[in-house]
Amino acid sequence: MDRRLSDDENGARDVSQSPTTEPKQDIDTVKPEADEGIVTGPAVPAQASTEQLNALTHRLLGPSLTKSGQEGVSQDNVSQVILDASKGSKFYEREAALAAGLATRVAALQTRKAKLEAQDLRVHLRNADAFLASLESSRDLSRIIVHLDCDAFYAAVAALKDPTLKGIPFAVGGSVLSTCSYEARKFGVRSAMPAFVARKLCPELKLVDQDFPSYIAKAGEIRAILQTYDPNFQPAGLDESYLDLTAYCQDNDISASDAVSKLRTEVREKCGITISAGIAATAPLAKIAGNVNKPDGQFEIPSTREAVMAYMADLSVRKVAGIGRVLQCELDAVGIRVCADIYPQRALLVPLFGDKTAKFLLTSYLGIGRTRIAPSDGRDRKSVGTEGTFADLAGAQALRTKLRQTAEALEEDMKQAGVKGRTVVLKVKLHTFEVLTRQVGTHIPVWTKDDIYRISLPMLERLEKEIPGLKIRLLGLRCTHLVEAKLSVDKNFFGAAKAPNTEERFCVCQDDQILAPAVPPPERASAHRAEGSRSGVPVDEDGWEIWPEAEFEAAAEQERKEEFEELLKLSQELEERHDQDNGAKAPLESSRSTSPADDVESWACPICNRPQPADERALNEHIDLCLSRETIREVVRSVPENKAPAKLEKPTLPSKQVPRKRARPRGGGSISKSNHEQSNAKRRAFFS
DNA sequence: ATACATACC
DNA sequence: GACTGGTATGTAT
Repeated sequence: MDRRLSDDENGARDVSQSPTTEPKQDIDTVKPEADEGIVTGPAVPAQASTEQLNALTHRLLGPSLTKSGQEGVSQDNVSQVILDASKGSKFYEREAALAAGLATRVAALQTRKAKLEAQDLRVHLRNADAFLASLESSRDLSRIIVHLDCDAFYAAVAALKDPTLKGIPFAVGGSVLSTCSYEARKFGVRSAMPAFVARKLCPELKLVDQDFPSYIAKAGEIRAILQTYDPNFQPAGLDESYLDLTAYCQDNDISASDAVSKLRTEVREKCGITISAGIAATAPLAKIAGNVNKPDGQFEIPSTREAVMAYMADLSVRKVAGIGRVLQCELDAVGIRVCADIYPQRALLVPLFGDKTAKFLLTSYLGIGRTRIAPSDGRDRKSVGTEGTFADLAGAQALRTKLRQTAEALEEDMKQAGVKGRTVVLKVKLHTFEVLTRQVGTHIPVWTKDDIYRISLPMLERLEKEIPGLKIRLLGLRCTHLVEAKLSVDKNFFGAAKAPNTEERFCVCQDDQILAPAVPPPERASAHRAEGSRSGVPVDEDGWEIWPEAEFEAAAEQERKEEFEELLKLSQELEERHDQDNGAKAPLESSRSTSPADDVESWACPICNRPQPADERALNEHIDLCLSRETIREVVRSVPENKAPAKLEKPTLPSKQVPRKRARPRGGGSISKSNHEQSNAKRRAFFS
């Protein structure tokens, strides 16, 4: 599915009331579930085509139904127009196929649910309750987190440049709209809508092109202001940011809501952009709150446990960032429509939706989430890719040309990002809109167009073979498993901007050998030659020459490095947990048996089962590393929260432990005291 | 590890 | 007639 638990958001938004404090009805007009209720009827097992049509309509309506500006728009009429516009197209057929797949999954979910309910669910129930309790004990209500979102940002910037756009329905984008003015939204026009559909809804709709330089410039102006409120704020795209105003409010003796009013006024007056803001104790809650009084408004979710729980209770799960149309549908099928519905189903969540999604849902139910705001350090990018849509394309030559162009574009992006990749992914969208991907790993990180092309061509050939007459409307390439490019020959030490053409660059990617087989035989190492001529001696990232015999070592070194990094990451995770930053990382289940295999006959690591160099010393080293890694994993698994061991040492055999938490929430209310110490601040917040 | 699907801006 | 692009991530296999 998608990110959900990850590190990011999760929360909800919209209506609802909080007993203890204010939030009553919001301006967002619509009722909690009313605004994006599942069109599909609840629990009936796949009821013929009416239901499927409804599900399809739901899909076609697009992802932005939750967005503001749709109040008072006749959704029935809009749906009809969209349906009419789409019917019979390939796009429509593809959507219908996806909708059918969803219907199947939903039916399966319901079957599985019925089966589960006849079983003994005590273990799952206990696990869920333990997880909830550990989350609860990590709740931190002490921060003032603000989410800012510029209203129709691209459109607003466009209107600043061209005042004749003010007050009229217009949209930014090409064949698909990026965003549109609020006047346009009154017609049912939305972002992500194809332009031709938008025109049917609003014939006078004016279209303007995107202008990224302007957006970037304006975003810069705004950020300069935000910085004075929180120097450590976190941009989230061009038009959104998270701030932690705890210090600002304290230092200036000002309330959160006054501070945010002031900030919004300042941005409006200095930049001409209106902003909507959400104020809450966590990032996901702030994001939800920000959608309440949009546009040009703000909303605060009070930072008491009661207010948060009450707010979440009536909230449509769809309002939670990370729950999209599909998961909403699946949840609906098991009786979960608002966040309060999550609790009674808690024992079923893991078996029905998997571990991550289950944790995510429980976290959302409690209204718990990230409280630490920090700009991304730029090193966290995980992939770089490029793709393009074009008129249907077929034929070996045309496809290769397109592939080469794409590889060239990707090289540019890789250069820009300063990274190389160890995996290349080819993506293709057939003329039918079906999407296919193929990927391969490489031993040596790549980034040049030639390497990328050579690696991706066999994937394309594979597709051509699988699908005779391959006809596509999109082709994309992406590199993952990124490695920092550091200093390399092209950015050489002497500043001579010489960009060696790939021919003279070291490239293991000349033949089939580049492709990392699933299980590379260790002997293969010295088998192939770097074909670098004298003038093109192989060079590694640091500018050192690589001798052919060293290739395997380089790859092995890379692997060791990564393993070490994983170790590091795991240790950090422990620390984080210790910080109680985000209880969502606590284990829900301590299952997973990891008894090392006894069988070491080949050169495969008995722990991770990955092939290892045919070198006893190296193998032993690897096994040690693997064991310690496994140990850390176990510790991470078995220490729900602030009990991280002060120090990790000598690898020991993995030992299994069971979460110790026993505290359980009572009917979504308070929980019994945990036997863990908590900081006073948190304790106070929690029991306030 | 690979493929596919979902999600968000 | 016409339905994006970039990145992340969850799940199944």
